[in-house]
Amino acid sequence: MLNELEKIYNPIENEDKIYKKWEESGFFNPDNLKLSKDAKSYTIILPPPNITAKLHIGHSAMLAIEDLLVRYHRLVGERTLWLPGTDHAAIATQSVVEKKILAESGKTRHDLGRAKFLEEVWKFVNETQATILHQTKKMGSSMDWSRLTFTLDEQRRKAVQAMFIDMYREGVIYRGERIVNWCPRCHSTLADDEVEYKEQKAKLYTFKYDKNFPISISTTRPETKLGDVAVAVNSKDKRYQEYIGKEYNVNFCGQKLLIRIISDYNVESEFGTGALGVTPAHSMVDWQMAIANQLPIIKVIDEDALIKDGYGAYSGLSVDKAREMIVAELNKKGLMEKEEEITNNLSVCYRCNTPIEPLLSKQWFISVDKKLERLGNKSLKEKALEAAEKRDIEFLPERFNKSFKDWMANLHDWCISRQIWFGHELPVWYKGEDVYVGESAPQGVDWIKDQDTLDTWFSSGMWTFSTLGWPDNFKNGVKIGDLAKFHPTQVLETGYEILTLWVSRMIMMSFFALNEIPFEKVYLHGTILDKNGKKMSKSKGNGVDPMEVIEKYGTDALRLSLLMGSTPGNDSRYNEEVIETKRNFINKLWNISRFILGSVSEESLNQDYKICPDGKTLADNWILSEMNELVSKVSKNLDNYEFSFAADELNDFTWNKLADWYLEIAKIEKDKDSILVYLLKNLLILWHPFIPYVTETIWQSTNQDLLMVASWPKSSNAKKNANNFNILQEVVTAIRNARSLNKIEPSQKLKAVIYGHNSLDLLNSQKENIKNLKTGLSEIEIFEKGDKIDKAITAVVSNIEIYLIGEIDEAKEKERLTKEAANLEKLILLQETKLNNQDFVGRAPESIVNAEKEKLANYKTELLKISNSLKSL
RNA sequence: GGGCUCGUAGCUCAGUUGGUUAGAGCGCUACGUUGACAUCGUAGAGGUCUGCAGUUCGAGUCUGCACGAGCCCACCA
Repeated sequence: MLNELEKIYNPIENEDKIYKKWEESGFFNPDNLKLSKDAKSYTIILPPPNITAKLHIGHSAMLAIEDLLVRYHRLVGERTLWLPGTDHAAIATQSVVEKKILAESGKTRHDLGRAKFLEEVWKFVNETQATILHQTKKMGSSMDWSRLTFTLDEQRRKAVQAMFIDMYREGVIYRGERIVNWCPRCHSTLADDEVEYKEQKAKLYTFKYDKNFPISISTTRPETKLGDVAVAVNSKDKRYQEYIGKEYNVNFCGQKLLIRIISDYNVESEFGTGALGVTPAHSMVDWQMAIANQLPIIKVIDEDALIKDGYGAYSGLSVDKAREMIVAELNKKGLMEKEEEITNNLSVCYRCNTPIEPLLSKQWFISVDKKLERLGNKSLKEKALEAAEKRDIEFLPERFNKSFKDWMANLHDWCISRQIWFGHELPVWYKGEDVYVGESAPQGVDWIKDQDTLDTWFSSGMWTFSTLGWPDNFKNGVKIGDLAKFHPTQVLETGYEILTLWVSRMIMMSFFALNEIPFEKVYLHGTILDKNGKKMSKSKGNGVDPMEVIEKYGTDALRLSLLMGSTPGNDSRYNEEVIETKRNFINKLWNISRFILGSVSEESLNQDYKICPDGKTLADNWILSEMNELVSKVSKNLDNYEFSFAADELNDFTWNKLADWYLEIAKIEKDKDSILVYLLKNLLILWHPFIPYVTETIWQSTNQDLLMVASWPKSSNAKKNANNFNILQEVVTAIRNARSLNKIEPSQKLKAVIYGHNSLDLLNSQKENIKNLKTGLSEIEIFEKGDKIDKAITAVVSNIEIYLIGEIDEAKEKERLTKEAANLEKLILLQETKLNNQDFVGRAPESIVNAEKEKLANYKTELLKISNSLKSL
C-alpha cells in the first residue's frame, strides 16, 4: 500500500532504490529473461558516448528513446538486449589530456614521450568514464551492464587488428600517397568531415608567372605557385581554347617551371581570369587534375607549414612570409595585374581552428570502390547503396534514405591513419621500403612498428559486431554465440548529424566482416536546441545539464518531455515549462494510483491483471472498451516508432477519461474494485516504457514481482462497445457550461426535458451520475416533452434539450444565444451552397455527401431550438 | 551552386492515405476547491493554418512561385 501521507510523488527518494532493484534482478541481461521458445531478439547497441564528455541533453534524448524501445520489447516478451559501451574518441581525448597536462605542468606530449603520455591518458580515461556511465544509469537506462564494452578495450583491439589484416589481404586497405587535410598544429591528418570552414577576407592576386606566359592566373596563395605544373581552363572558354595542350617554360620568381595548359570542367570561367594555376601537391582539386592529366607532383610546403628546401630564399619561411615576398617580387617585376579583396572560406581544423594545409602524404586508406569476391563482386559502396535502395535498411524519417544515398554515391576512399598517439595501433611494420601487415612483427631484426593510430570511426564502424564477440564468434563464416543471437541488430538510434560520419561506415564494415547489414532500421532523432532555437554549445554556455533537471523534476519528467511533442528527424526546443507540466502529469498518475489503491479491497489487488473483468454499468463498459482501444493504439504506435502519438493517447486516456470521468463515477457507483485494479495495472504497464521509475514505484507497493518484466496487455478483437456514454458526457458538460455562464447556485433544481426514445431511459439510469458529476446541482428531474417550464436556461446537446431552472441573466443569455444562432445560420448557408453544387453531389463519395446532408439537418434543428429559447426569454 | 527542414492560437508544438465547425500544453479571463491530486477542478476567450497562384467536388495537407527562419553537402583557385 502506498503511504497515505505521500500526497506528492518524490522522484529523488525512489529512483536510485528502484534502479538498484532492477539491476539486482538480472533482467537487464536477456539471458535471464523467461522467454517463450520462439521469442524474437530485439537488440540495440548503444551509440557509445565519448568518455571525456558529461551527459548532455542530446544523450538524454537518445537514452530516453532507446530505453523506451527496449522496455517495450522486453514487456512484449522478446529477447531484448541493450548493449552499452563508451568511445575512446581518439583526437578529442588526446586533445583534452594535452591541454590538461600543459595547464598543470607546462609540458607537451613530446616532453613526456609516448609511453608516459599514454599512461596519463589512460589514467584520465579511467576517471572520466565513470561519470558518463553513472549519468547514463540515472536516466533509468535498462542496459545489460554485464556486456559493457569500450572501443579501445582488449576484445575490441583484437577485433580491430583482425579487421585491418583481413581488409589488407583483400586489398581493401592500401597505402597510398594523396592529398590530405593536414593540421600543422595537431600534426595530424583530418578526415574531410573533420574540416570546418570559416569565412574570411582574403586578397585575390592576379598575375602572370613571367612575361612570356600568355595567360594571367588568379590566386589567394601565390606561394604555392612555386609547385605549379599546369594552368587549367574551362574547355568551353573561348578566350583560351587556342592554348589548350601547349607547354611553356617559365621562370616564376626564380623557380623554373614547365606549365602545360589543360582543360577541366571544374574551372569556372567567371572566377578571376578563368584560368587556374594547378598545384597538385597542395590542393585536392589540383591533385585530381594532375592525376587525370598525368602531370608531375611537386611539393612546396612541409608538415610544419614551412616552405621546403630547394626554393632558394623562400625555403624555411612560413607560408605567410613567403607569400609576402612573392607578392613583392611580382610587383617589382611588373607582373602583378590586380589585387582585390574577396571573402572566401578558409578550411580550419575542427579541434584547434588552425588553418588546414593540404599536403601530399603517405597514408592508409580504405577503398570503397574495390570489387570484392566475397561480396559477389561488388564494392563496399555498392553494397551500402544497395541496402538503402532495396530497403534492407530502413530510415526513419524516410527522407534520410535519399540523403544517405546521395552522400554514399559521392564517397571517396577513406583515410584511416591518424598521426596521434591515443587510439588503435596499426598492425603494420616497416623495414626500409618493406611493409608487413600482421598482428606481430615478422621474423628478423629492424622491423619498426607504424607510429600512427587509426581513425576512431574505424573501431566505431565495427561497433555492432565487435561488441558481440566478433571475430571469435565468427567461425568459418558461421556466426555463433551472441553474434548469432543478436546480429543484425534491430535498430540504430542516433542523431542525424552523424548519419554520414558513422552510419555509412558501420554499414560498410558490417558487409565486409559478415556480409550482412548491421541493423534493420536507422531511427534519427533531431537536435535539442535552446529556448531561442540556437544550438547548444559549451562556448555559448546555453547548454542544459540533464542532471540538474533530474534533480529538480525527476528522471521520468525529463524523459517524458523528450519523448512527447517531438517528431523524428526534426529539431525541438528545450523548454523548462514543458518539463514542469510533465512533472505535474506524473504526479497526477501518482494520485490516481493512490486513490485506486486506497479504495479497493486487499483481495482485488491480487487478481490476475491479464484477465479483463466484466463491466456492469454504462461507465464500466465504456472505460473497458476505451482501455481495449488504448492498448491497440499504443501497441501500434510503438511498433511504428511513433512515440509521441502513443504518449498522447496514454495521456488522454489517463487524464481525460480515467481521472476526469471514470474515477468520478467510481465515487458514485460502488463495487468497482476489480475493474479499477485491472485498469491501473494495465495502465502502469503501458506507461512503463516512458516513465519507468514512477510506474515501478507504484507497482512495487502492491506487487512482489517487477513491473519491468510484466506482460504487455493484448487488445481483444471485441468491437468497440458503441454505448451511450458520450451522451452522458455531453449532458454533464452542457449543464456545467450553462451553470457557469449563468451563475446558477448549486442548490437550485435542474429539470431536463427529453425527447428521443434512447435518451429517456439512458438519462433516467444516469440520474445520480449527472447530479454528482460536478454539475453542482442537488436535484434532478426528468420529464417527457410537453411540460411547461418557466424561467429556463437552455442547453442543447444531441437529441436532448436541457432546461436549467433558476434566475437568469437575461441580457447575457440573449447575447449568447444570438451569437450561437448567427454562427449556425452561417454554417447552414455554407452547407446549402455546398449541397447545391452539382460537382460536389455528383463526384464526391456518397458517404461524404450524406454526412454533409445530415450536418445541415442538425444545424437546422439546433437553430430552431435556439430561436425557441430566445422567444421564451 | 546542390539538397533538406520549418513557417498553424500570445508562447512551445501536434495535426498519421486531401474529407465534419483545425487540436494539445503553457499563458490569459471567470468561477471553484466536494477527502486521490492546488504539481488540482470547471468553463471561456484567442486562428484569413506566412503570401500568391494552381490541381481538386473539397487543400493546413498536393504542385509551382515569392517572402522569412534554420540546417547539411560541395566549391571557393
